[in-house]
Amino acid sequence: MSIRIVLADDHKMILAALRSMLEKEKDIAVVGDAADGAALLELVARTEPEIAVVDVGMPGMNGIEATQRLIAGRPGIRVIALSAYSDKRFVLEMLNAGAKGYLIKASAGDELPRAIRAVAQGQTYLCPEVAAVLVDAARGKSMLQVNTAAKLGRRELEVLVLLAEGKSSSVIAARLHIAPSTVEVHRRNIMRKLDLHNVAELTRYAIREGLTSA
Amino acid sequence: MSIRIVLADDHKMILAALRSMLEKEKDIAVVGDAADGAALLELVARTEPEIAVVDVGMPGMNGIEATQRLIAGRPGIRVIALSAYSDKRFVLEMLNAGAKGYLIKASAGDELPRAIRAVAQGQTYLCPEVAAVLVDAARGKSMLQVNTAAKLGRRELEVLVLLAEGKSSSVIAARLHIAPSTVEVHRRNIMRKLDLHNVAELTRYAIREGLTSA
DNA sequence: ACCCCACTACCTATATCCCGGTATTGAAAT
DNA sequence: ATTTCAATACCGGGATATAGGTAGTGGGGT
Repeated sequence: MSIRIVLADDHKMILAALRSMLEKEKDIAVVGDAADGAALLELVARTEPEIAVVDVGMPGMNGIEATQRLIAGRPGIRVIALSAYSDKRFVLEMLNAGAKGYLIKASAGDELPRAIRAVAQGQTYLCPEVAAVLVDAARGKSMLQVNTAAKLGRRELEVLVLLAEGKSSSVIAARLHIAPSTVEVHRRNIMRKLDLHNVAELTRYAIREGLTSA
Repeated sequence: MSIRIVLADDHKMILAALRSMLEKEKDIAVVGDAADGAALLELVARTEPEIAVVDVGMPGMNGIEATQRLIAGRPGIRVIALSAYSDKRFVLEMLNAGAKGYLIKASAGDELPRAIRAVAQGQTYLCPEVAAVLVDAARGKSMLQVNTAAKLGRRELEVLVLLAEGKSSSVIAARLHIAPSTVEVHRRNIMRKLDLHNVAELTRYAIREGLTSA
């Protein structure tokens, strides 16, 4: 039941070091390594790993392009980015390319195994420096929803979110421990206040306001 | 050399639970707690802690406003946000308010001490769920999946987009010059192929795939 | 040549949505 | 003190969505 991973980095010594470090972890199996993007694609096609640990700054096909192609060709695979620095553009592009984790090489030694386990479980793992970069990038991307909280009550907000998630009135009623008819009243009030007329518009509104993600 | 922290949460039981959990950590000293934002400000002024662990959803002055005031009045203090859910708006606003860490209450038990130590060292600590939210928020609108086109026919794609825009079957039928019953067949086939079961999920799918904007 | 599938169209049936009303309670605002 | 409104709950009814079946036509691929 070990996690099958592959490594990609243009520095052979780093590959060797990573491999020896990860071989101490019983639940992680390194099934191959590659020195550039093209070799990585071939390696992944052959070994079918769950996770690829990819250096961002490789010559030839870099980590970003390699990640895009990797995920396009094998949507199930999860990519952890490894980089020398937490450069903002690299971070954003790698994460947009679909990387689920991002570590810098200065991270503590036990962060890579921890990141691998977290990502294998479907979580997102960012090292502190990268988290700080993201926080910085997200600065100013809030503030848009004040009209929602102003117009809707707390309960109505809850109902709105659940409706936008595709739950039916009866399911929502069970979840909130209230009668289905009450859920429908909330729904109607929400629609009246926001001038929406069906679940699709309601869902789009919730996503637009950041109440739920797509 | 222990880290002096204060806790703020409107649920007394949670305060007690957090306190007893943190008192097991020798390098962390809980020097006070508060049940709302106003009490937190007074407490911080009196005890001068290094870190404040603040619940986002408190009555009266909520965690966001409390954090803003806290940092405005005492720039050295570091705030770790604690919240029931990883709601996108709360995350963005708390981090914009200056929080250095963000945990949800469903996090593993050892995450809070780890977050406290990381933040005490000037790092940023986000739990995986919040990291995922940030990644989502930072994602530019560049990606346009092709897997949709692979699974759906041309006509089905048109119907999907119109459904996601909130049009009813009959309206779509008129728009596409086909019978309403045909639209419904397309709708069912779309749902079957994509494993979706209502317009809300269908709308989210369309937005996620970039077929329409929120 | 054959089969698969997208597209077209219709029928039936149940569930859910959407809209209209009414009413009580408690909290907040004026 | 009065008003306003969120939150709770119910009734009725027409519209729509959801889910199943059948069936003909035309295009593309083995």
